[in-house]
Amino acid sequence: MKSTIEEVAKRAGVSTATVSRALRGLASVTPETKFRVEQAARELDYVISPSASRLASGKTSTIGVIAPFLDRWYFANLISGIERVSRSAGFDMLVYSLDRLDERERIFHQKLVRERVDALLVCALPPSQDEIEFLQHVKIPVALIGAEVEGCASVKIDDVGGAKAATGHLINMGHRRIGLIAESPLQPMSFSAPRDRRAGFLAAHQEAGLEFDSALEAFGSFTIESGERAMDELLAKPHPPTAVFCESDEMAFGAISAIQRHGLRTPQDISIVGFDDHDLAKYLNLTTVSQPVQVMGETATWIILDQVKNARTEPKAVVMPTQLIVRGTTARFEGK
Amino acid sequence: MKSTIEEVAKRAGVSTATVSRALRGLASVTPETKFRVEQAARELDYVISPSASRLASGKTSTIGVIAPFLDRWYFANLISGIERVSRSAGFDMLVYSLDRLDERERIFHQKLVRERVDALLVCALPPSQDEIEFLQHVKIPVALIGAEVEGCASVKIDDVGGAKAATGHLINMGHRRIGLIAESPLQPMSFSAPRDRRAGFLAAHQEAGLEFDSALEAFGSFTIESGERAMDELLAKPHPPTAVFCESDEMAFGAISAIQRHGLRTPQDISIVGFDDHDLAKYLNLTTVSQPVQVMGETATWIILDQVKNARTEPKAVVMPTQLIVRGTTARFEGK
DNA sequence: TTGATTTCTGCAAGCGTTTGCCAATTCTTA
DNA sequence: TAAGAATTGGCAAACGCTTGCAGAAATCAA
Repeated sequence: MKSTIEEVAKRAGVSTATVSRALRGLASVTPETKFRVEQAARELDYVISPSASRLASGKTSTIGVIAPFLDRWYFANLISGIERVSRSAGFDMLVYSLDRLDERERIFHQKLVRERVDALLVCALPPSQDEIEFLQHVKIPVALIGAEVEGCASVKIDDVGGAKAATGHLINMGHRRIGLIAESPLQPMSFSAPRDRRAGFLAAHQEAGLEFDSALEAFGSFTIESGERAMDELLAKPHPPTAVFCESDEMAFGAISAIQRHGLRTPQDISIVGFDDHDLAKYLNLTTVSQPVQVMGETATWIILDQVKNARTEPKAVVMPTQLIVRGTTARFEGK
Repeated sequence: MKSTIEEVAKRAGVSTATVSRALRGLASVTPETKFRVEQAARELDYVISPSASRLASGKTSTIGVIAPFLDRWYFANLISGIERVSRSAGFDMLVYSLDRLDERERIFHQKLVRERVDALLVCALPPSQDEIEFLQHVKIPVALIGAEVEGCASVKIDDVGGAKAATGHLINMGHRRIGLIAESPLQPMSFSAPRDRRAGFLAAHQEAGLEFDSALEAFGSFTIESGERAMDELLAKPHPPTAVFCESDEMAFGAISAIQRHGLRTPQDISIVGFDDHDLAKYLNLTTVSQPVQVMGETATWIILDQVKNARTEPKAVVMPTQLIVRGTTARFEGK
């Protein structure tokens, strides 16, 4: 039932070495021989044993993906993109989710990654300097998505620019008291996006000669619920904002929900802009900043695969474009 | 740098066989010996080579997941649940996405799955009889999620019951002309949910002594866009429905969007009920039928893992509960 | 025609574990 | 105290492939 390379060799009348080479399309095998081998393999319904091949070659043809959540829109899209290209390149994709920090140590240092993958894609979690060094030490190339670290391949967007554009849009619409729903600074496993988006928000103010009233900042954790609570806070202020920039669409959804609950309307009473262009943003008519998430996953995979193949290519750091998408949750400020 | 079992054995002053047994916690190793081995392993920063171990043992400690999409809410949640328990059981999770049918053949029959995984979790894609047989033939246990097939482990919900409850709710609210947004029967890779949900919809009518006007059925493909188009169709009918049951929340979102675009309101003009309890359903105030997606993923994984370990346990077919969640998109029909 | 290349193929030594079988040791029991 | 039972641990044969090396065959140049 389960045939080995040896049986194929016997049937094709060649050695196992030749079978191995023929089946992998290596040069130095006569087309004729190759054909015989392929036929024998077909007849025996032969399928190579990856374990044996991995053991012998030291290559796993597997790419590992690490993400903090698997069920959130952003990560699911990333993974979808990664899977598409790794499959097309004949690589398997192993996925690990990292919620708690102790798991993190476990995955990086211990068995999980070592000897299991040829390359690692780390999503939205900048590894520490230690971790990077460790990975270089064990010679497994890493690419970061949504983060950037010296000496590491990475794919990210211009978060600062995106946030600046979004905030600028609000300012252009006449808003002066603009709120910010940002990731809680208490978040332990911080990645750069929140920091950068906040910086962009501030930069837009500065450029417009506006002072940001820090009372207008509320914190969430990139979820709908937290966005809703943050908006509640903002609405409870004595002098609430006329527009709010949310660091993610999910938080924006929550914010809109809170606004409605308070009997107010978007955008007539408060304008909202999000960030991400979540699948549903369009249907909720949310003004937001879009980023090509799936393409980022694909790109990162190409890059890392290239590094796996051509050992010594310089790690690229690519920055993908974002685009402000003006929809229905932002309006000109008509008040005084 | 990279140490082998042999070095550990030497350092601990035992044979490799003992190291292997000690590290895996097999009986027949003195606590004392075990301790020495563990210490040696620690000192050498030893990590086992999965390829070697797989080759020798014939077990991969890996579970394969096959899903048609990775970026949709349902599958992302399933995967999240699957990953959680497989990781906790020390299994790796390999994910494959299947868009086109030719890929499917490739994955089932060819190299992809064979020799790579100890078990397979197939999401929302009932394998054909051939495929099932093939998998039994190569002795890899399969569990289906969201589908059910004779002789195969499976985890699903009572789609018929859920749809019946949802439709019943509409009927109880006085609706008589109820529309249905269903999966297109042209869909090639059909799974049972659409069929069952449609059956439940019909059953509710029957039970209430209502005749379903087939003109009120429109088709989509479980996406927002398609739901929107389907609703457009329904609204264009000479005598449109006063309420609509959508086979998925995504289609319901699209439907609501279409309704709004037509200048109508939900639920005042048309009631909508969805199915799934998507993350955003709550925030869109959508009446829907909830299913425990992550838990289904977890459960299926436990089941399949159990089968991997205790070779001959009967494949279980479990049906999980659904729950009608009445929110704001359904209202009593006040017209005549 | 012949020696030098080049191309194709086979040999066999790994790759790093696991595990069946057996020997040695320790523990029981009478 | 001796014999049998139960524990521990080692030997060495797999597991199924890849690949460096070298020999054989084919091609080429002169």
